[in-house]
Amino acid sequence: MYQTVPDCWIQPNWLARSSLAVAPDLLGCRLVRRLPDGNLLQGTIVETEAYTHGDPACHAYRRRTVRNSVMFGPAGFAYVYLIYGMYHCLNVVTDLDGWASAVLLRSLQVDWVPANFVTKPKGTKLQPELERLAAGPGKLCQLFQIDRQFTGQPFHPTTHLWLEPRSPHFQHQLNHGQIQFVQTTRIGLTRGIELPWRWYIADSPAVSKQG
DNA sequence: TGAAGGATTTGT
DNA sequence: CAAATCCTTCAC
Repeated sequence: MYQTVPDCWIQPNWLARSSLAVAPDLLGCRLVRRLPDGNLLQGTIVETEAYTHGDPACHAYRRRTVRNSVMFGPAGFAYVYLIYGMYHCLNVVTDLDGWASAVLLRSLQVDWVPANFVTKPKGTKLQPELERLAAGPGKLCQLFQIDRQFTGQPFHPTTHLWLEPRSPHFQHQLNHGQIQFVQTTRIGLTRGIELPWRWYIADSPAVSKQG
């Protein structure tokens, strides 16, 4: 794909809005990762969740701590946490400086991976596997090799992790009703379960469970 | 200093 | 439905 530098990437000011607005707006955008070996990995964002100030499910709900402090800062930075001692989850910090909020990237649709990147059993097709490769926040970080070291890093080509806007084709299809978004409740929570702050692209095979 | 629990995933 | 697994937070 890219041999050099991308033309365009999402800037902090675009993310400096309510996470409830940014979460659906990120659907259709692309997450791009330059791996340590130079390979480029990218996927279309198909599922997001918003977390914000006053939200009992938000990691920043109680107080500012060492772990959640990046969420209190300005938009455009990554917040990555370890969940259940074994998986990482990637968030995009949103909203204004001082207002703790973020968008969890739950699932990507990956269309392509570097050759020999995925070990697949003999006789199976790569395509169906690809669709589920980043279907879930833990799997997404596993595939993209993202861990807590990215916390506090800006989404920018120089950090080897960045966001790109929707393609004109995607926006056109969305405008014409050929792509639809679903808004519903978030997954896996014990608090704030009633808040409809999860969005996903209807009929996307890459959406995590319950899609 | 210790214990409880979690924005997950996978397999039984 | 339960296990894997470890970091964070809060209570004592």
